[in-house]
Amino acid sequence: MNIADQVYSAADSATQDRAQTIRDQLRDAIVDRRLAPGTKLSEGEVGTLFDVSRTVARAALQMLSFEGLVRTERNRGAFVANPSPEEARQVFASRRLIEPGIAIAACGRVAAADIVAFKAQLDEEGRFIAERGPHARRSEIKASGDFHLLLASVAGNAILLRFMEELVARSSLVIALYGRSGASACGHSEHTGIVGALESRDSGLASRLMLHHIDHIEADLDLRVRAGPALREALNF
Amino acid sequence: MNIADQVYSAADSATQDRAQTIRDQLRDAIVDRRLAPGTKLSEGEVGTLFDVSRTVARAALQMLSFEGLVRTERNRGAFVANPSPEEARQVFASRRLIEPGIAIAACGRVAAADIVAFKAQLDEEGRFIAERGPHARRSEIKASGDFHLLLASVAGNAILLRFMEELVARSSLVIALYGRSGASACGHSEHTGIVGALESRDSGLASRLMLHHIDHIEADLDLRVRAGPALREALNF
DNA sequence: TGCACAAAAATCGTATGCAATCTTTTTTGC
DNA sequence: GCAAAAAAGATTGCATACGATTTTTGTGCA
Repeated sequence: MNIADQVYSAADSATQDRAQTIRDQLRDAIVDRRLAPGTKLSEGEVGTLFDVSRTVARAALQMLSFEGLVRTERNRGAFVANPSPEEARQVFASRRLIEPGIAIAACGRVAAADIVAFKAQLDEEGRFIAERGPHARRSEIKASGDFHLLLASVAGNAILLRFMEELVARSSLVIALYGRSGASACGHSEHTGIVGALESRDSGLASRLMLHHIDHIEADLDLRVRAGPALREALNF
Repeated sequence: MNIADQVYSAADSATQDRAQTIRDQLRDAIVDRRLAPGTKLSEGEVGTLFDVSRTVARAALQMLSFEGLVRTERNRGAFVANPSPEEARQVFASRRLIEPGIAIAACGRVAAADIVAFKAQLDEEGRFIAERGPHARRSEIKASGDFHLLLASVAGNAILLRFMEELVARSSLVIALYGRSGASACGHSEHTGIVGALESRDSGLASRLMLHHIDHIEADLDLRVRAGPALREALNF
């Protein structure tokens, strides 16, 4: 499913699989917005749901906590993260810093097979944009994130890829929370432009396009603090 | 102790403390080279050493595994990471990408109190350089890392600070493994220069100095594959 | 002596139990 | 009737137990 999984698989298929699997499923659910921010993820519930003991469920939740997708409070439990506007800004500031460099690195390493993968990815995005409904919208956000992960995997730096995995996941949460949902179609054409720059190995152009792309995504957010979510959070919802 | 701890404390003092504490102690030991790369960290041993059950020890090891300081193999256990030359290159490539940006961000936010903290940090570094012996050398590597973490905390982005924590820790491992140990004194003068740029809020200069600084650190490494370590690793030492 | 195979020890993966903590409900006093 | 206290319930933190897997040790045979 996830682009990054393919790259990682060789490295950590040897680690304990069950918690990993649960983490991946929960992450997908969070990123897809099937689990709303603030939702309680009790160890027991997760355990029974995936048919494992609390020990394994707990390990999965701990992993998600490291990635910033879940917030854990001592003696209270784990909750789907509810990023504040400030956190959202930090996520995008991080991406602005990292992704143009990733685009440059990818230009230097992109192969013909990668271009094919990018084209397939673009087609996938196009499919969901054409469709309507909340499910298509979710898939669209996910596909858009996968594009950035594909780029990071082409760049060939496993550490940066992991950072990007986290940033993309958190971005999806932020977009789901604060997105005005207007300019998502825009993103697709910008992705196309970046692939074009990659194809012609114009690293300067790729870098610039990426920076603008991130700016556009962030510009589509409405990061003004709203009373609604704050109240909801205060009421422990 | 750690600069970053102060920044973090507000955020994650609520999480389970015991595993966190053990993780910090183990991380310090790894970064200080008191635990050599490849050393086995058995759950039971760590547990008895810190007087906790295997459950807690395991959680601490899992955290270190996420940070890349420990490598875990299923049904075999956890080992202090033994970064390959390729991993070392990726660590420094990541730093080259991130840290100049952090320097720029720090320039825009640095306050008078921060400058005081930087000066104190520089003094600390100077002390260890003057001293001799392996202990002073370890402290020197650690102090040098703390400088970069202080800069990241001034930059005011919690996500980037966490990334830098990981990169600095892994860098320390890499330097301990591959460092030619010639140019460490150099680093100090470069740090001084960066603080100067910060003081005059010259973000362009700070960024350039940082980039050169990282290049110099990496240039001091001998990343040629050696038979020695490979053999040692093969022998599971 | 050297090698193959089996038994033993050590270690990990996971489930479960108990105490501590937090939340909710009930009870009690005003 | 309402507020505060107390008890009940739920959930987490941690320790421990047991089966599974790996590593080591020991023994028999060539």
